[in-house]
Amino acid sequence: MGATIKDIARETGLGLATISSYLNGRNVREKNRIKIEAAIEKLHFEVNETARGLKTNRTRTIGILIPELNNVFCAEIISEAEDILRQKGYATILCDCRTDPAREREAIAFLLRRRADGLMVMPTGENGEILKAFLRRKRPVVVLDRKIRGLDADCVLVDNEDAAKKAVDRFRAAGHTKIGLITGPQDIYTAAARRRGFQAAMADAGLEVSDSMVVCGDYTIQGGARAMHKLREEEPEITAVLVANYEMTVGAMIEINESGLRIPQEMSVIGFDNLEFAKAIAPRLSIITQPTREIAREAVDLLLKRLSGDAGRPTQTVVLPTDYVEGKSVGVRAEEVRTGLSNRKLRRG
Amino acid sequence: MGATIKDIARETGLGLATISSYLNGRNVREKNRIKIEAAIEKLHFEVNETARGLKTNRTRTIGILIPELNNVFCAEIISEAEDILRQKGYATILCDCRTDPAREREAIAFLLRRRADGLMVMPTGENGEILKAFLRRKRPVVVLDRKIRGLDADCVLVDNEDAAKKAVDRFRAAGHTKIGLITGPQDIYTAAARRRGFQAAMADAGLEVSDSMVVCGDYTIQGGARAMHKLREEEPEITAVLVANYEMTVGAMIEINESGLRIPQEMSVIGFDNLEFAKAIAPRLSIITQPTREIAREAVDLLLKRLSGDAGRPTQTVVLPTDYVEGKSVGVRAEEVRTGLSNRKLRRG
DNA sequence: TTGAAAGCGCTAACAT
DNA sequence: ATGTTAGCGCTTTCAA
Repeated sequence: MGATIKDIARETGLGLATISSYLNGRNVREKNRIKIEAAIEKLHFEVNETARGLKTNRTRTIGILIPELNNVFCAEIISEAEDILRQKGYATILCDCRTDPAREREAIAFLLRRRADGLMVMPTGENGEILKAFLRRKRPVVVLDRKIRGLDADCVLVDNEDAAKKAVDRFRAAGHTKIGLITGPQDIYTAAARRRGFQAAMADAGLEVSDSMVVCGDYTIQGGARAMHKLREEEPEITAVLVANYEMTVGAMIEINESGLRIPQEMSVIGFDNLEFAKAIAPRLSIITQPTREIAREAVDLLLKRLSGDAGRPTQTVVLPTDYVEGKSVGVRAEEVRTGLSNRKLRRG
Repeated sequence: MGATIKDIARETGLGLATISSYLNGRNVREKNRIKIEAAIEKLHFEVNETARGLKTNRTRTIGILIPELNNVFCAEIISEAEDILRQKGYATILCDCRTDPAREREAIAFLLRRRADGLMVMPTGENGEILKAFLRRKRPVVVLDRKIRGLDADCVLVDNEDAAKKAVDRFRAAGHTKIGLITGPQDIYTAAARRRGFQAAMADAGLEVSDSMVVCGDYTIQGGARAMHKLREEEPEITAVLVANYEMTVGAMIEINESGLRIPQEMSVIGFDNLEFAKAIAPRLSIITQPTREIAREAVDLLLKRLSGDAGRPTQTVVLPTDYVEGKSVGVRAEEVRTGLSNRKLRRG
């Protein structure tokens, strides 16, 4: 087996406390430091973080619990969060619950047994009860991209209402009045918020939104394709559509392409999240992007702050702005052109 | 703090060994079992895996070390591996080294301090020295999607040569003779293997491959766009191109769209990896897909087998097949049509 | 099957 | 600054 601090103590003739002091960055006499470092080198010593964790009751481990790793929005956040965490000495235990509340519950118990110091979570639903188990044990929780009523935890969100409004405003400026929305399940905070923002913006503009102009998909590719199909069937008058996450944007594009519909001549589209994807499409897709790196940074920051003392501070919610990135997927509707935004003639959708 | 087995022992009047036996699924008298379960419930007891890990010298933790989480191929493998591992009681510590050998080295040390039982790794380069630190400590390593000379570890690969050959054969069947390849850095096993397969298939077909018909990108989106640009500049005669990973496929598509080149009339394309992306593009992209879920399953399987005893068994390499999925991005070259594969007339590229 | 006791590798008093 | 000692929560002999 590997060497322990006892071996280092014996090798150097020093006491355990000295070795421990050295390992924890406290002051050690210069000549002892040299001896210790030589012994560590010689014996290939490596701190046993497990033993340390048992003693200190802090594992320097953070659980990240998400609904789906194969979701670029999640993956980008995790990638950034893990990077920062590891630099600070924290390990990231990943738990992908596949949008399954049962697995989510099991993962929480799993992380609790592992004594994860804290949790970053993008919950599957609105039920915060499962997460309270963490809070009860005085372990901080940061909720990503959701807000859960009755759960006293820090949150990091984007301004979803505003994101939807930006899209609606862009469509309106191009003369669209029959605008559809494909959003996610209404028990997911972001999906509901984007719907609210959409409806508010439409109302502000004096535009009507019938029930069938809003379709709730399931945030998957297949769901996006189905939603697009349904929207076109029930509301053939629609000339523009906002799709409220990346996976459904891909699905909607598949459906649009398969039905032979031309963008932007017959349908204007604003998608979500993945800039690179948007650029790879022809014509280039206009999209709403979310600041995934900032979300991760804020979340890690909140978590580490709680971990380093100020656990009593009231919980806070950080709201970050989204961006609209112009592509070529929003066409001007000839009948209502007022500005010179585009000069292409459009066929009635 | 939380309850310990001592608390359970006191509460039930039983000894520690009995509680431990219960927790580890060994036989306990029925009435004691009931008492123990009641006490666990009452005191909200949860096994402390940290203590267990210290005692048993097995943390039930697997490190997954990858070059980039924002790479769908990696993300899909991790997602599946993590799922299986957690079901078996193993935690997954994720380390994304951002294709940086220094971070990769640091991550290995990190996982060693954490006493990860095993490692699944997609190395950045060909140097296996870093990984040997793991092997020296008798901890199993499974190398994903790479083969590293001089490293005695299990591997899971796909048949990259054959993948390239499939693409070349498909292009040839459509009459293409000037075929380009955009592959990755040559110190990455898969990239080199795809190149070899490409060149072998071209040679078999009696087709010439000049140096500038093969461009080595860096497996990123930007790199794919640059590579496509370079290819077109240096080899304007090319009528077909194989792009050997997903990110570069996206990049190549961006470049193609920006240059106004039409697919498949002016350029035939076969991409890699992401089926959903391929379907969302118009015209739908033909691609080579890799069996990410099987890769993950094989890798986990190899790792767990080593962990459960048969550590002495010679290392093995599992090679999985790829698939070619037909889209509409391969056009027939009129001049050389021999079969009736397509009936579209094509303009000379 | 169960109980008592030792000890995994480390940190943190406390004493020097 | 350093040495001594106890103990974190668990598993695992060894006896009974």
